[in-house]
Amino acid sequence: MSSRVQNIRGMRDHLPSAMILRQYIINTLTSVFERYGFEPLQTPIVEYAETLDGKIGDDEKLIYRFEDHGGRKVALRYDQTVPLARVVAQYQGQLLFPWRRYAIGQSYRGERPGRGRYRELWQADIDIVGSASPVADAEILAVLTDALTALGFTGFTTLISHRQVLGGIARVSGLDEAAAGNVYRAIDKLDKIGIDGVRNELLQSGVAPDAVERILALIDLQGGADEVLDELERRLQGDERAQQAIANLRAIIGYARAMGVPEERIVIAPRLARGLSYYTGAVFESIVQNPPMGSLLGGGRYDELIGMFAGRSIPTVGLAFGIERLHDVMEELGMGPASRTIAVALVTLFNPEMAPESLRLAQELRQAGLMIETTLDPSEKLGKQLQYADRRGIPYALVLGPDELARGEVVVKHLCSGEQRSVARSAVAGMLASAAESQRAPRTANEQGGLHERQTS
RNA sequence: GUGCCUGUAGCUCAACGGCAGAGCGCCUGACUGUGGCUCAGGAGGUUGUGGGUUCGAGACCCAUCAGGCACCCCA
Repeated sequence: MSSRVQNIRGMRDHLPSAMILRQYIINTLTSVFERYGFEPLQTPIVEYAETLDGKIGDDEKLIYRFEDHGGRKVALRYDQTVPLARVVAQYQGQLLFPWRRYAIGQSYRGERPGRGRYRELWQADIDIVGSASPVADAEILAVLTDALTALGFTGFTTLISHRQVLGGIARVSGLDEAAAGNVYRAIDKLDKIGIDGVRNELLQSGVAPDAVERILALIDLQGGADEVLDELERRLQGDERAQQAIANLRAIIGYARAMGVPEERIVIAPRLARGLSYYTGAVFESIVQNPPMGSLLGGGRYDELIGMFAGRSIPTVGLAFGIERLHDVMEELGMGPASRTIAVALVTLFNPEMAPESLRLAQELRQAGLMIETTLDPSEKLGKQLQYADRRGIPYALVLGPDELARGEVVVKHLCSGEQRSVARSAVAGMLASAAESQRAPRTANEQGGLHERQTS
């Protein structure tokens, strides 16, 4: 047993350079959510185990459970959807429906950690509670499209399906409800293992060969959204629930188009199963091909979950952005803010005599709204101070020596290029403000390579 | 939870069962108002941890912890 200091497996520490990216992600998502009128909600990380039980399906064994000091059985939340359902039930009288809320926080899953999988994971949830309208589903699609675009993603795809399309596929293939679970899991892997892989898995799980071929033909439909829906409608004829689901998807996509969701972002994917058992209607998830990272977000309509707490059915649609995956992908692609530090400039201390004047300069700039760091040791050599600023990635260093003070100027040195100018002290703040602006401009997925590299030559 | 692979300096990695090393990074100086380049010097290790085999273990065996990949599943 090691006594080394160590964080818990599958739970990450985020040092400042990573946190700058995470906060950028969270701030960007928040501003998009609020643009649609979503309101913030925060709930505890710990819930009564009973609240979580029986809501999410097979993955229940992944819930972290323990007893509190009074012997009560409690659990760490597995997602932010079940707590939302609890809140809606508990405060029904105070809430006005439809209610749009967002929640950004961590959940816990006792999985084996791997790429894109952690035991502590942050998610940004949005849900529209109390509306069965396809406009609500469409709005969720519009928000996720805006949000991923605002973060700088340019090549994502949102897969859309419906629980009753999947159910229809199972029913017209002659499968009973018990066998269907295995079938859903197998066909959900289509992108990963290919059509032959799915065929093998279905055959191995005991599905009749002719049923397998019917299923494969349905889940492998290619083409635009309308085209695929037409084909599904034809092939699932006679299954009333599937027909209603297809009509529902047509309505959702129609409204989403009206809200400006681009055609090429949307793919009707009958194979999409999604793990959580509480979904009842449309389901969706967004993926990027490069780098491979599973889904960046996932969600759907769950009209009955809240009813398990509230005693009456309250139709709801929502989704969760996976902050961990957004973070990892954006990190890999060099997306997000170009700057990896907070400070825009280091105010150097020229020598012990000049230090108070430099500290006054720093305060002037802070009061102008700039993020300014100063050297702490007044006797440190100027060279060391510049080296510190450069290594921290602080874009500018300011030098205020006796000569500058006499002229009422400050030397502003740009560390990447090495260029420096002596400028009027009153002009420094304006100069740094515009520099800070461009430093914070985010890079998109397309711009990777080039912009990000520090110019060291 | 299952299987496979990997843990050596801050980082990337060497070292046949036989004296623990290199590159990069770091520190000091050459450089008394300016970082990066160059040169000279220097520091830095309980080889993840615990046990075992052996005259001798970084290497072999067992356990354990951590990381990666594939399952399972998911954000």
